[in-house]
Amino acid sequence: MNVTALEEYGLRCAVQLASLPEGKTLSAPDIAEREGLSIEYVSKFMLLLKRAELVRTVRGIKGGFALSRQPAEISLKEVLDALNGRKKAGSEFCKSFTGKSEACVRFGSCSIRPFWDLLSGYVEEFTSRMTLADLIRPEEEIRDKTSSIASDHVGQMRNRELRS
Amino acid sequence: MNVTALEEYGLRCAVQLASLPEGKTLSAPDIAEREGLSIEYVSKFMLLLKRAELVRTVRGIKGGFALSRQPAEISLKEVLDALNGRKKAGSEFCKSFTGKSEACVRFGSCSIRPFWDLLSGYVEEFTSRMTLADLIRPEEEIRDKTSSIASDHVGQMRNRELRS
DNA sequence: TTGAAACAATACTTTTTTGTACGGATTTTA
DNA sequence: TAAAATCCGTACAAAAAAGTATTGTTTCAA
Repeated sequence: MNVTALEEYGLRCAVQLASLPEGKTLSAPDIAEREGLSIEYVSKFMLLLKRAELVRTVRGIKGGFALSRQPAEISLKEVLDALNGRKKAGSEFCKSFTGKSEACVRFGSCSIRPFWDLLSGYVEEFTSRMTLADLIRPEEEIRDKTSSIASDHVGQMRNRELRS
Repeated sequence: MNVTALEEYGLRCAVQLASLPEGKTLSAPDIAEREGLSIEYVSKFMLLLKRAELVRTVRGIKGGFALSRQPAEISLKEVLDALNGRKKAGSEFCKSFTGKSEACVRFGSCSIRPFWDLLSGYVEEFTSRMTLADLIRPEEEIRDKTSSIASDHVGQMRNRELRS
């Protein structure tokens, strides 16, 4: 379980836009300069973010990129999904199975699937509730928010237990 | 953030061994058969698990693999780490930076690093406290344990807040 | 003692990911 | 209107991951 390059660098570029004054844009060369990446590589991320409609663009000289919504209205999950192109996480593996068998071997009782599901469920919730606005605040301020997310997650799991 | 093939399939093979009666071994062909994977591929996983000393082997005809410890004494983190060969997670990215800059551009205030750190911290805790024994129990029984892990995690984060 | 079945290890092929290059379209500005 | 700077898009190259093949070593059992 690891972070892809697209996720890492794409998110950084998005954060650059988030820290921009309202109405301003930032060009690919500018972003590349600030993040120490190549212009071409940055352009690749931005195209993905644009296609996901998270970013708007201004063409021509003096053009550039800006977020299409307020930083606080864009979850990190949206950004990461845009960059990842919908990746198989957790139990999605069961479908994209590489083995010879027609489907996953474990039908009745599979405890690996729910394990990945629970883990990726937490990750999804975490990234859904964190926004770009959270990432342009000083480091210390993040902990409060993450703490409350984890706390809620426990509550939800307890509810699920009761229902089942 | 996604699960690698080695993690997924390697873990499945480990679970096969975990569900084995004490003292028994399972051969690579057997495991391959049960999981619908090629024998060669299974051998690759098992070699990694053996090198991490999570698995002991018996050579020769009638040989095979078995866990070197009790399933309850082997955390999923150990298994996943053995399969992953120590992967850069979260803020490790700062070191293995691909950009032109000598180091990560963000020195003073970086809120992306602590974001990944918090997320991967939870993942680590989750996988550290789940064991192979947990994965050979029926699906439903897992929730109790995961719930308490998440609960503890919140507690730890709150403590960290207090200390800082 | 010899053959079969298993682990051990490495090398190889294929696929995916990562990162670059380049030609075309758009808009500003001189 | 023409040059310059930008976005747009695809094609390409390099590296890593995924998966296969092969050869060697060990052990059991006939």
